[in-house]
Amino acid sequence: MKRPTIHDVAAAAGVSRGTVSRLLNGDRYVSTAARVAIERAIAETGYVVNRNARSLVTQRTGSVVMVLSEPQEHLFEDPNYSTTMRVAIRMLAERDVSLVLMMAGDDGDRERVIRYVRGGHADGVVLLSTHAGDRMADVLVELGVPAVAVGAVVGRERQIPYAAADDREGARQMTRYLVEQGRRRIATITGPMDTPGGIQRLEGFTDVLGRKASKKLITHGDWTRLSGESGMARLLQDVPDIDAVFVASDLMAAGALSTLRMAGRRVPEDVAVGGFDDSSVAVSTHPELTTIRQPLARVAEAAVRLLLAQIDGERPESPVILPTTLVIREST
Amino acid sequence: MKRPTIHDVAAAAGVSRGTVSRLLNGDRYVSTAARVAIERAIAETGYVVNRNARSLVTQRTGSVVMVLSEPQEHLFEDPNYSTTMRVAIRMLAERDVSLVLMMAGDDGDRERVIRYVRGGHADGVVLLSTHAGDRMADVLVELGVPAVAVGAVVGRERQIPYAAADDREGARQMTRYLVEQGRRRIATITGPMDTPGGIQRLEGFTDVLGRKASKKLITHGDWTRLSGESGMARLLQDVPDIDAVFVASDLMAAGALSTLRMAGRRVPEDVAVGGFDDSSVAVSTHPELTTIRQPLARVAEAAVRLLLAQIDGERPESPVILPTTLVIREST
DNA sequence: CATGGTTCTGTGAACGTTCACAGACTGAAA
DNA sequence: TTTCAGTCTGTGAACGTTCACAGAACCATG
Repeated sequence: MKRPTIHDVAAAAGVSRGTVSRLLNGDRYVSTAARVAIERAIAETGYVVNRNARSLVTQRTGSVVMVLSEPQEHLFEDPNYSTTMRVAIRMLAERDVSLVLMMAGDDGDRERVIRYVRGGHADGVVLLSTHAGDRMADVLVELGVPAVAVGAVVGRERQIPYAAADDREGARQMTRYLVEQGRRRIATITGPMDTPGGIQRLEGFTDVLGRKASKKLITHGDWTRLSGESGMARLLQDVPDIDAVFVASDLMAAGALSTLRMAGRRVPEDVAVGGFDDSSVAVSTHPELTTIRQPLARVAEAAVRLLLAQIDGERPESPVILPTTLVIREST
Repeated sequence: MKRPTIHDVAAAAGVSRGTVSRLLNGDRYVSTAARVAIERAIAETGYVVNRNARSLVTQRTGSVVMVLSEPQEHLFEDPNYSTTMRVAIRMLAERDVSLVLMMAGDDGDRERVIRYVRGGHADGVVLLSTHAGDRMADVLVELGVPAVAVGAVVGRERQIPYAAADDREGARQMTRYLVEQGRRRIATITGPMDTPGGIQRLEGFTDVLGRKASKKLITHGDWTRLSGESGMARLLQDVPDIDAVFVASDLMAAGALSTLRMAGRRVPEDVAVGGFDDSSVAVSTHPELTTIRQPLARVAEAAVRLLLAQIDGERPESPVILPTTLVIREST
C-alpha cells in the first residue's frame, strides 16, 4: 500500500539502489540488461522519485518561486501577468521544474517570501513588477540566489538581471505618432514613478515633446483602471484644450475613455487616446485602443532563460530588451 | 557560510535538537528557560527549517497544487482565474502552505500533474475548470488525495467536493429579467457543454423560457471572446428578429457586442445583451454589460476551506453553492 | 519519607535519496 | 600471460528533520 521507494525498484529489478539512481539521473555506465530490468520494475511498481529526499542531498529543489509585488487588490487586474505566468509555467515544466506563486503585497508577505527563499526552498526567483527600494530585492542580492526580473527593478538593474520591452522607445513611437497626426496639446498619464514602466514611458514621452512636455501635461497613475479615470479628470480640469493623451497602460486608458465619455468629449475626434501594452482590454473598449504592443511572451521567455542560465551556473546576458510595435486602432 | 541546521541552533542554545524540534512544532513541554535560549539562538543564527527534511519524515509537503485545465491559450483570458488564485494564495499563506501552479492543457501536461501528485509532492489539489471525463480527476479520486474543485467536475460531483456559484439560479435571474423587460425572442450563447457553467446556465435559461427555448435559439461557445463573436453571428443569421441574448460569460458577451455593432444592431435598443460573471470586462465594454455577479472570492474561499478540511482529515461539507446577483448596467 | 504523576530533556532510528569510493568484470594491447 | 583502461556495480555515509521512547527532575500527596 505504501508508495514504492528506490529500494523496491532495485529489488524488483535485481540490482542495487545505486544502479537505479544512476539510471534515474542519466549517468552513463548502466548496462542495457540493467536498464531494461529497471525500466520494467519502475513501470510495474509505479515508482515516482521522492523529491524531498532528493533535494535533501542535492540541495536543489526543482522549483522556482514567482513573486507578484503589486498590492493584492490590483494585482491581477492587469492582464499582462497572465501571459508571463503561462509562459513561465510552460518553459519550466519542460525542465520538470515547478512554479510556486507568492504574493508580496505587504511587508508580512515579503518576510514570508524571504523566509521561503532563505530556507532554500526555491532554486530561483522571478520578480514581477517589483518596486524600487523593495527590501526583498536587497535580500535576494545579498543571499546570492538566482533571480530575474520581468521589467527592471529600479535601482538594482546591475545586480538583478532582467528582460523587458523597450518601454522608452515604445513611448516615443506613440508620442511621435500623435504628433504626426497633428495633435498639439498632448498630455500623458504615467505609471508609478518607482517602476521602470512608469519612468521610461514618461522619458520616451518627453524625449519627443521636449520642452512642450510641461508639468501640467503630466499626471501620474498607479496602473489601475480607476487611476486612469481620475488622472483623465485631472487633465481635463488643468488643460481643458487637451487634444491627445498618451496613457501608459491599456487598463488606465480604458479608465480615461470612461472619463472622456462622461465629459462629453468624442474619441478620437476631440481627444485622441493612446494606450500601452496591447492587452486584451485594448480590444474590448469602444472605440478600440491604439496602443503599443509589447512582446510579452518573448519577454517572459527571455526572463526564464536568464534565470535558468543562472541556476545552471552560467553568467546571464542581461538586460534583454525587446522591441515594441505601434498598433493603430480606433482611438486616435 | 552554510545554512544553519537544527543542530547549530541546539548547540547555540545549549539544548538538544529534540527540544528545538519540539519548540518549532508547538509541542508543550518546553521550559521557559529553554524557550528563550532557543528563540535567541534562532534569531542569532538566522535558522530556517528545512522543509525537505521535514517532509521526508512527516510525509507532508506544506504545499498545494492548483491545476488550470483550460487549453493554454484561452487559459488566462478569463479574468475569473485571477480572483481565485489571489484568494487561494492568501488563505494558504496564512497556514504557511505554498501554492504550486500547474497547467493541464494537453495530455502531456495532465500526465505531469498526475506524476507530481502521485509522487506525493502536494498535500492537496485545487481543480479549476476541469472538464467532464478528465482522466486526472479519476486518478485523483483513485489516489485518495485531498482535492477540491472550483465549479463542479461534471460526473464527479460526489467524489470531488466543490464550491460554486448558483449558476442555474443566476441564469434564471437574467432570463426572467429579460422577459420582464418585454423581450420576445430571447436567445442564448452557452459555455461548453462539458462544464458545469455551460450546462447549468443553459438549464436556468430553459427553466424560465420553457418550450419557447427552441433549438434555434441556443448556440454554443467555449468561453472565449472569439466564440462569442461567432456565436452571435450564427444567431443573427438563424434568428434575424432576435431581440435579446443571454450570453453565458462576460467575455463572450463582449464578443457578441462586437458582432452586433458590426451588424448595425443597436444595444440595447434593438438587441439586449446579458452577460454572466461580472468580471472586469463587463465595465470595459460599451455599452457596459448587464450581468450576473458571482461571489467569486467567497467561492474560492469556500473551496480552499473544503480542501483544508480534507487535509486535516475532516469530512468536507460539499457542495457549497453561493447566491448570485443581477447587476443592471447599460446593455439591456 | 515513599509514591506517583507531571513536566521536561536527550537519544537513536527512520524517512528516501545521491554521491564518492572501492572493487569486479571485460577486452585489447604488450 | 600480464597489464591496463574502460565499464559497470554495490555499499556506507550523509542530507536535516521528526518521532517514540526512556529517563531525569520536580512537585504534591498520603
